[in-house]
Amino acid sequence: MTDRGDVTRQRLLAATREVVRTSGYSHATTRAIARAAEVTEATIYRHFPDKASLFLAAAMAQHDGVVAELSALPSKAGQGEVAANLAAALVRLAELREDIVPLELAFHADPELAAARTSAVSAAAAQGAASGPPEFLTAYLAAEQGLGRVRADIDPSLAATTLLGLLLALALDPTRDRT
Amino acid sequence: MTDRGDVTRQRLLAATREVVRTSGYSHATTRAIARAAEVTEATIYRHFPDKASLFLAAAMAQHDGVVAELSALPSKAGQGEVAANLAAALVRLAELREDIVPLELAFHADPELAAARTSAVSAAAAQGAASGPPEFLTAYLAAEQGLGRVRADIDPSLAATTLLGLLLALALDPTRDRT
Amino acid sequence: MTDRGDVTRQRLLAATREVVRTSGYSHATTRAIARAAEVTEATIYRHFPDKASLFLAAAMAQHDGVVAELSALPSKAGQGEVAANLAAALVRLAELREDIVPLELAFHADPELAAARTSAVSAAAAQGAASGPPEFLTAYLAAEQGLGRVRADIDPSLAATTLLGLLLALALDPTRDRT
Amino acid sequence: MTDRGDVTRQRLLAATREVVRTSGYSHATTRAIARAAEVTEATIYRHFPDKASLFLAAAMAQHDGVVAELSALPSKAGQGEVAANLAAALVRLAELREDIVPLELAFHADPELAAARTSAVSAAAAQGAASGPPEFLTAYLAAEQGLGRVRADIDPSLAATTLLGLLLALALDPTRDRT
DNA sequence: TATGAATGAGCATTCATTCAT
DNA sequence: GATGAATGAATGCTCATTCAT
Repeated sequence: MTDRGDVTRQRLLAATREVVRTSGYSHATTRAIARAAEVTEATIYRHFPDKASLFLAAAMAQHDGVVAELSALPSKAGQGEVAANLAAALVRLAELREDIVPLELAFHADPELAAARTSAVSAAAAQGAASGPPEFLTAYLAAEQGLGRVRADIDPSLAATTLLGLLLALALDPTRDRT
Repeated sequence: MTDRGDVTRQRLLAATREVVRTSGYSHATTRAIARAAEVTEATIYRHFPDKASLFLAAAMAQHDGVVAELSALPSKAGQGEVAANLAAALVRLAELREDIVPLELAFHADPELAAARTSAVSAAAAQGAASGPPEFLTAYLAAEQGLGRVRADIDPSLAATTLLGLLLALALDPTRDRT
Repeated sequence: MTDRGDVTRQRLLAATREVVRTSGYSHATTRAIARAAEVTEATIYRHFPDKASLFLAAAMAQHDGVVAELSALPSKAGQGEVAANLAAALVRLAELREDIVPLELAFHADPELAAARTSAVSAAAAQGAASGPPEFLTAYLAAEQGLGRVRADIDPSLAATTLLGLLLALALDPTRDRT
Repeated sequence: MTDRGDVTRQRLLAATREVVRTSGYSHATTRAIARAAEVTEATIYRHFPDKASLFLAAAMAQHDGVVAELSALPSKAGQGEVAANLAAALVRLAELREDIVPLELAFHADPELAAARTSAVSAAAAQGAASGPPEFLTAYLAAEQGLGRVRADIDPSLAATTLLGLLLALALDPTRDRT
């Protein structure tokens, strides 16, 4: 991959996120994405074998960004206040969610995408860790619990899922939809 | 509407739910829905002006079922145990969700559907009620709070959203995806 | 199949033959065929599941025409002169060949077409006869041989193939190509 | 032409023949040919101005091989037995045909190729010889006829065409197709 | 000499929708 | 009330070809 090729690839990933976010998955055609990236459709297929792979790569890139943001969280256990740490993480997550959720939903609207992700995820899981927001949040809560700063009768994993679910519910609330 | 026409209409609604649930929104074409309902595509347009209206009607019908289930909840305040009442409601909701979520997501994948719903919802709101799960849950929690059976420092609306968000998070968890 | 539908189907078959004959298989796109039949491309797919099926049907129809011409040949054994009978049959065949050969070659240029034909032919063969020019010619020669009007030391099948091969060689001769 | 360039050119010609023979003309794309030759598509255009020229060159090379095999035939007149000489030539030709026929048919499937050949052939004819199998076979038969070893009432040219047509008919027989 | 990147035009196929019957 | 036929516009993807490096 030359420099030029790499730039184009990044542009395609960004264009995919942008089109899905602003127009919805049903309008996220290869045509629209190519136009947003200011390349021709054929260029997409020089960088990705098919549309599912493009979406998968775009979702992965997003995921990596979130992971980078959250991976520091568990090490903050014992510092500052628990509520403030959680709030900061969730606010940051909420900001990122605006980009993530539409892409995330695309995988639920299209079985082809879901299948591509499933096989990619299981391939990654076979090789190593593959941790996401729930895991980091769970780890942080468990660490704080060990320090006595979080109630002992709480299940860290369930609490993490609940917090993330709240975020999701807010993101999907149709009354605040901006089409 | 004659009997026959009404039956066909119900079959189309059921077929829409079924196709979306089993194949995802991207595969929920008019052709697939017509086939599932064992009619021709043209028949869809005798009952609904366009595809968005069909989906809207299917979602509304689902919604009505859920509302019927939940509308009794607020009146149960003071009876039995709070935790048991909530658990029963959420379990029932979780069962219905399996049918609802895919259809719900369709509205997030397609701006045309979202627009149709927005205008339908605002039209209904102008006329009167139009309450959904969050409202019933909030009403129930507020009632129990009034009876002193729920902690006073809880925001009933936020608590309701959190509970429903947890349900959503579980429904969307990709690790439990069955394609 | 209504009348109108049947007419369209015949028009598509004729258009397929025409386009292949005049423009070659590489230019015989669904676009070109639809245009020649004065319908839209989508109409093709209302009548045939895919392009290969359209070509198969077009070839079959041609084949049936040839068979109709030749099936009478074996019963002419003993009448008129052998050479005249053969000449008449071959001349008639040569005329038809102009339409058949280009379509025939399409099956050799495209493995998908070849596969479709192979399975169709084997399905037909399983059900009944499915005889073509070589068989009729062989039958005629064998009958004349039985009457002593054709030399006994000739293999009718090989002779039939030779005659048809001559026709093919003339049809494919590049020096008489008219693009 | 350096050594390296010449090797690449030969590889491209061989790859063209191979791809056409094994996958059919419709699959003989520049991409497939480049892959088979283990070069990139752009390399094709360093050696040939366009795809038609590549195919033309591949066909010519084949043709030259056949000519080399057959050019000795006329000089064998009077030696050995006529039937044996013909049989040997035809058997050899049949072996080569397996490579030639698919390429030959490509010219009939694509008017662009046919046009390129027509102009190349007429250019060659203007300069001098350009003889093929039919001519050599005709010359041989005529020579044997002159020696009294072939019946006088036979038209050597027609006989040659017939023999070659038989070969063609056998090569194209769909019942012996191996896709 | 050869390549990786890019492209414009085109491909087979499918979409939601309309209309005569 | 329902259908079979038809369509215009799009969809994901591939083609032969060009060009900077």
